[in-house]
Amino acid sequence: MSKNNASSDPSVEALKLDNQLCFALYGAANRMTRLYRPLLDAMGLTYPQYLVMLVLWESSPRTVGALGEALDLDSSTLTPLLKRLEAAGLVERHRDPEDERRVIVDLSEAGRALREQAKAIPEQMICALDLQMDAISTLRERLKVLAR
Amino acid sequence: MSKNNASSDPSVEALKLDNQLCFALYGAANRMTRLYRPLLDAMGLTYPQYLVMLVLWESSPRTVGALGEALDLDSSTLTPLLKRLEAAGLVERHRDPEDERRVIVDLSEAGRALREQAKAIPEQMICALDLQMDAISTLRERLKVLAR
DNA sequence: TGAAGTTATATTGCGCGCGATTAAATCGCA
DNA sequence: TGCGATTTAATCGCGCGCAATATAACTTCA
Repeated sequence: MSKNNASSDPSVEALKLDNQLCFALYGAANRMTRLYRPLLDAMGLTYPQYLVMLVLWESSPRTVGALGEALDLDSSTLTPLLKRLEAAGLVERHRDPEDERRVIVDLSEAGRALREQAKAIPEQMICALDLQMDAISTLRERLKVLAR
Repeated sequence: MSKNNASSDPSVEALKLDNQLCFALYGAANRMTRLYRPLLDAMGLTYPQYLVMLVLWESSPRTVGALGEALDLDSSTLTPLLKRLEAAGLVERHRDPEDERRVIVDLSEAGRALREQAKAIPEQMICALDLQMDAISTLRERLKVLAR
């Protein structure tokens, strides 16, 4: 009875949404941003902006290029996002005097201060996900392999 | 030596990008769409459009609402996407005469034909991912739980 | 030195996602 | 019947992602 809903043609079966890793990933990622939204709204951040702040909280200043490397995003995504963070007073941007091609992004005082508020987020998310920590870690590590 | 890079403050540790399931998911999902892009370009589809076509190939016609339920998307995303698919000649849209609130989306002949071309995609992706089928299935099922 | 090649960021255009709102059709029920 | 509530799509605005392109700064090397 294991072939209850299985077509005899494997290429037909493979096209079913339910069998697609890509859709599971797509759906899970969309859900995740929706789950974060209420928490991030309270901090005035979007989800990608939050990821940028995570990188900067870990180590700053960084160049736009270094941020892009960490997040696997390019300048066409980051430049406007960073301008919005700058307009919000969370980061400062200036050309590197050593090499005027580079733009150095640093946290402002407000940006640094926001970290205290952010510290509560991971725990709230872990609760919201309702998964064991080891399940989360396992999934995370497998996804990293996928994003290699 | 297990605490090599560990801060003594767990809330600091939890904020590191590398420890975030959300970022692993975000990165993996972005990578996935980039991996699909060259294959889908050849078919004239974007990644979300491909997902819509997967749903329709499985069962059509469907209402906009039913598509949204299957994909966890709402009409503000689907309506413009479906109009583009219609403009590309892959689907037809018309109001349900039974209930004029509903819009019924059906495959055109070209849309149905495109399925033959799509049949090659899952295998190509599995190769590109370079993962065992059981690893893919396991990951997929765990992501579905996350997107519950 | 200076012209060609390379690197770093910015700009443009397009297609999502989604919150908020609107508009129209249908339903429920007094 | 008729009117308020509900359902279904569509519309609008904004912020990504990213391909393609542009621009400016640096490097190389003849």
